[in-house]
Amino acid sequence: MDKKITIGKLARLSGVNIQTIRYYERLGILHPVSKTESGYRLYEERELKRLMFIRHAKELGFTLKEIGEIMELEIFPLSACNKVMKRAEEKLKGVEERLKSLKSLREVLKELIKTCKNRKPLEGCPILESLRKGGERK
Amino acid sequence: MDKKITIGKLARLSGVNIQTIRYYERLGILHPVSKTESGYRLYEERELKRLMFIRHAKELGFTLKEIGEIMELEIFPLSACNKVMKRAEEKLKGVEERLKSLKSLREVLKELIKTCKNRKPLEGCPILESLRKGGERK
DNA sequence: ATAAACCCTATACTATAGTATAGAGTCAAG
DNA sequence: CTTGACTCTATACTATAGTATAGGGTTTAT
Repeated sequence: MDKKITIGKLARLSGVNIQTIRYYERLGILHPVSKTESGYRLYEERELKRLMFIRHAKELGFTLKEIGEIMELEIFPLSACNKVMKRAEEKLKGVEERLKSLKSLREVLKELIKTCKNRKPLEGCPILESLRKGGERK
Repeated sequence: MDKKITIGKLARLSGVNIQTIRYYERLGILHPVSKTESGYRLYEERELKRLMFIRHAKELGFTLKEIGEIMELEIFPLSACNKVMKRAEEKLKGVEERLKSLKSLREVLKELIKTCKNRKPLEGCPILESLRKGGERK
């Protein structure tokens, strides 16, 4: 049950580009379990999971650097949780902020589009006008 | 009232780095009105406004390339509005999508943190566990 | 008249997240 | 035993949005 697979298979199974897998290795966040005599990288189930972990965490908005740091924490399971939780809390804060500014951005855009639709034929574009003035929103 | 200012003054007035202003010029989105005999860039009020336009549109999530395209449309005021509005609508759609995924991300993070706080001392970190499984959310 | 402050161009470097290519070696099937 | 698929390393390139530096020339104030 410790079936070893080559990088191409890992790429196909994960849907991640071969170069990207090697790039992750360069970054130090995904290593092959072993290599053949001829230097071929060999992976196991564990690496596939790790790779999915990386993609998943990326989806959650973590950078590859952060993901690497989180996965390092895994090595010390008892002390890790608090650190990971702290990181998740920071991330949450960042997410809430981005949410807020995206919401206000949405309102601005909606407003602009609405104004735009109501404009009289010979008036200038209200979106451009608004951008020209700009910078009043928080 | 057509007071010409140098790049340093423009930088100070706008809060934008001198190199960045020159970079914008390289990208073709902000040009000086003229140059002195010695080659110093000279700007007027209009360029300060244009620069503010750029920063403002960037805040709204437009890329510099998009901003350049939008500002090009300015030259043809009558045909521009519809194009700009289309762009704004596309932007809005993207924003709504980002909002949705950020919201679900927020929920995941909140859940993770909550579970983490309730964990029993010798259990593994639930955040790590969850990331390990990963990928179930839409 | 000279020093400080300012400006110029050109080039290189940063970060993030990859993708692409060249040139060579390896493995499996017919 | 050769061909095609696969892999290797190393390097270069992509995009986005800048920042930094070298080596000059210019302007301004004392």
